[in-house]
Amino acid sequence: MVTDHRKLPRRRGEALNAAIFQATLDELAEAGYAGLTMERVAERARAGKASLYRRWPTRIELVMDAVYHVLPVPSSVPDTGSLRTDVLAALREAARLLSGPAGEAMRGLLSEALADEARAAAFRRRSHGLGRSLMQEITRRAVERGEIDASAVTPRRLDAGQALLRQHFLFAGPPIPDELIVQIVDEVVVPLLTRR
Amino acid sequence: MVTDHRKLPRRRGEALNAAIFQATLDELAEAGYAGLTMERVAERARAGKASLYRRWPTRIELVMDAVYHVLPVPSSVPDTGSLRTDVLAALREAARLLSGPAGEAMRGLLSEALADEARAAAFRRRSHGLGRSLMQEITRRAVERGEIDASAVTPRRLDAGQALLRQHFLFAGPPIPDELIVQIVDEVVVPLLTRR
Amino acid sequence: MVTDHRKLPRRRGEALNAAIFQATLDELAEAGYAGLTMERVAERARAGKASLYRRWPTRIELVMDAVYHVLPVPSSVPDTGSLRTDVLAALREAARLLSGPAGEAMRGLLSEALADEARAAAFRRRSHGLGRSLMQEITRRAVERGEIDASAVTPRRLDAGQALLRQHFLFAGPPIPDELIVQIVDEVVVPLLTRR
Amino acid sequence: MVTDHRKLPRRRGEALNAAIFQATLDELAEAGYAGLTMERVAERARAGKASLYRRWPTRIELVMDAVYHVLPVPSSVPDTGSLRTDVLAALREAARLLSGPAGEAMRGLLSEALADEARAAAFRRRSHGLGRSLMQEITRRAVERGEIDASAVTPRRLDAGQALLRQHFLFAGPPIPDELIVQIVDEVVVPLLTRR
DNA sequence: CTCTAAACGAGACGGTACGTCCAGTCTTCGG
DNA sequence: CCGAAGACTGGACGTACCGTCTCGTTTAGAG
Repeated sequence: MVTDHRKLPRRRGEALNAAIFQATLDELAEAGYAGLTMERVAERARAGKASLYRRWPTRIELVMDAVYHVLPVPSSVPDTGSLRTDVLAALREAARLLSGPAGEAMRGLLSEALADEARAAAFRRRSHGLGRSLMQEITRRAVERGEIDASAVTPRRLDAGQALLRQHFLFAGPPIPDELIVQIVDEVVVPLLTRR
Repeated sequence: MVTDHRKLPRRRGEALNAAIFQATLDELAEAGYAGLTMERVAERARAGKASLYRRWPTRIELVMDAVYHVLPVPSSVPDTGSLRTDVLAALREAARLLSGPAGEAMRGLLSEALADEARAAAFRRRSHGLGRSLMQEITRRAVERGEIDASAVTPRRLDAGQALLRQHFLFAGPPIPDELIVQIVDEVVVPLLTRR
Repeated sequence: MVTDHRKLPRRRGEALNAAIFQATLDELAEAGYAGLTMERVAERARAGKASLYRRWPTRIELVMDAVYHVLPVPSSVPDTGSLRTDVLAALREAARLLSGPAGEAMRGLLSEALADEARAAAFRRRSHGLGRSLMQEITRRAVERGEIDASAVTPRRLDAGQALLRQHFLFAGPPIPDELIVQIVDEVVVPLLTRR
Repeated sequence: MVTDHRKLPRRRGEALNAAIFQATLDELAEAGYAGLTMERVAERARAGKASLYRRWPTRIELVMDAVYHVLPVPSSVPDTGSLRTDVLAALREAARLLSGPAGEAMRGLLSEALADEARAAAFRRRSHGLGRSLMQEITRRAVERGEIDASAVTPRRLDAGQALLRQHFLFAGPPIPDELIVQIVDEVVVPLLTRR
């Protein structure tokens, strides 16, 4: 960090938020979720601990906000003209996200986010719901194009690709080989949906 | 102090191991993996902390051993005569295991076990490999019976059921509804393998 | 929010001063000097902290002002016609003051007021000088009446009664038994001054 | 306690105690009682905070023990052959003690030690009782020598010298001029006791 | 009576210290 | 003489205050 905040006017509101988010992501990258402490985040952001706790009662909230602040939900659904390439693009984007701070955060949050239902819901909404709605849109288009039959689309089948991708990431860590993604698409996702 | 009024004789070796394992599982159930500390496990087992560290350098090892001690790998592969019921039985057994201490442990270990590769490998072997080899045996028999074609069997397809089951457990927690398992089998696993 | 629903009008100047003094004395009574904080005084007085600091740079000043605002120096010197009863009245009044907020304040200020000489002087002037000048007036009258000899009056002797009273209060706390005051007067103060 | 460096195991506790006491006295000298913190004492002694709190629940206890550890009650009562010189010696010794860490500690403890009666009693025993018993021994000898009359000795008169000395120290701080001590002895203590 | 500058309440800010809990190491002593 | 018990250093926890500051709002007093 370059600037010395003692000389500068005190940061408030969004400016302070941004500094804390950056410090959180830096710590996440250096120490991992398990090694991330409020103390060090505060020190790194040159902020008081109270300023952190005033905004986020636990590191769970802090990390979730920090990750999704710099990595907002990518709203653009790939539209390449065929089911296979759409799914391939979607899973590659998911793999890219997992390889960054969002992945490290997700892994750590799994063991803490389920403590109360409100947190768990927020966690699922951000990490999980994304993939589902993406696949819904992709398959909707494929049905429209006549590529697949609507009856082949079920919730479990929409989740299968994400589940395989995440299982690999969670148990083997990054990076995720592209060959794996291709296999998931060609051996699992496409066959499941194109079955007559 | 002159006399030691402790009722129990000092435990050593396996007797102490067993007490520590039990304390570990109790703490896992009460506080979860994130809330489990060596300190409390030692206190609960009426043991010194050094006795824990001498045996297990980290809580990762301790928890893995404790879980594996009471929940040894079920070596019996279901053999019901049909692919569908075999897979159903296997996933139901996996779901049962996840709903107990092994599930809580797995969730927590995800964020710590990847730190060094030796640990990660041991972790994968116990938690992950299990499902894979089970499915290999089940599909081998189905091929023998002529129920499915050998060419339909690929690593990704063998993993798909486990991945969907675990994704649900990790993000939603226990209990795992049996309806979900049936859907996974009938909409994903069986179609993938019986496709001609 | 658009409207301000506070019932009370904003206080300024003396009205605010008075409210702060009252809050200070209340906190002094509840938490003692050691437990008194600017934060709580401000909250209790429904004032901003800056309003306190604008007037009193430290809690030392605040407490001294608050105490002597409600307990102004009693200017009336007892005049009962005899040395013994004059001194008795003076010490009883001193004991009464010590048993209230002034006593609690004095006890706490001892450990902080000496930091810089200006504060120390102000502190001595208000807490200490009082007794001395009272005794000077009392003995002056006794000399005039021919009750005692002027040569018997020395600074140490004038202080002896106050010193014994305060030593008891500081080390034993309130209340101060009246019997003690009588003993101080009859066994120490009067004998010292009436010695021929 | 006399330690034997050859065989007796120098308990980790006692060596640590000594280091903590020294750090406490250093902090007392540098920052004063009001500026003394458990945090800094621990850091200075290279000890963990828990090691401090395990022994002394509050800084009151810590400071009292530390001061008492290096400044044990001087058991030798001055015996110079005359009341005046005995008292002079006793008050000079008291003044010497007050000018060191014991004085700084006493000043600070006044505002906190009275919180509960057990602490207050311990505080009085150590700081206050000392002077009283010394004076009792001195006057007992003077009575034996026929220098003074036993009927002249009362608790208040025994306390008068200490009270004047302490009042000066508490309100004016160190150093205590020797001239003051001489005045206290010649104008107050001796006249009070030698009165016929 | 209006306008403006000061005073005000509220509370966020960067910090320090609190007293507690736990990690991982090291010492003591009992079996 | 090994190993159980637990004291040790160190560090993070989440909270309370410190003294400073910014933000709007009120209010007194000058024009």
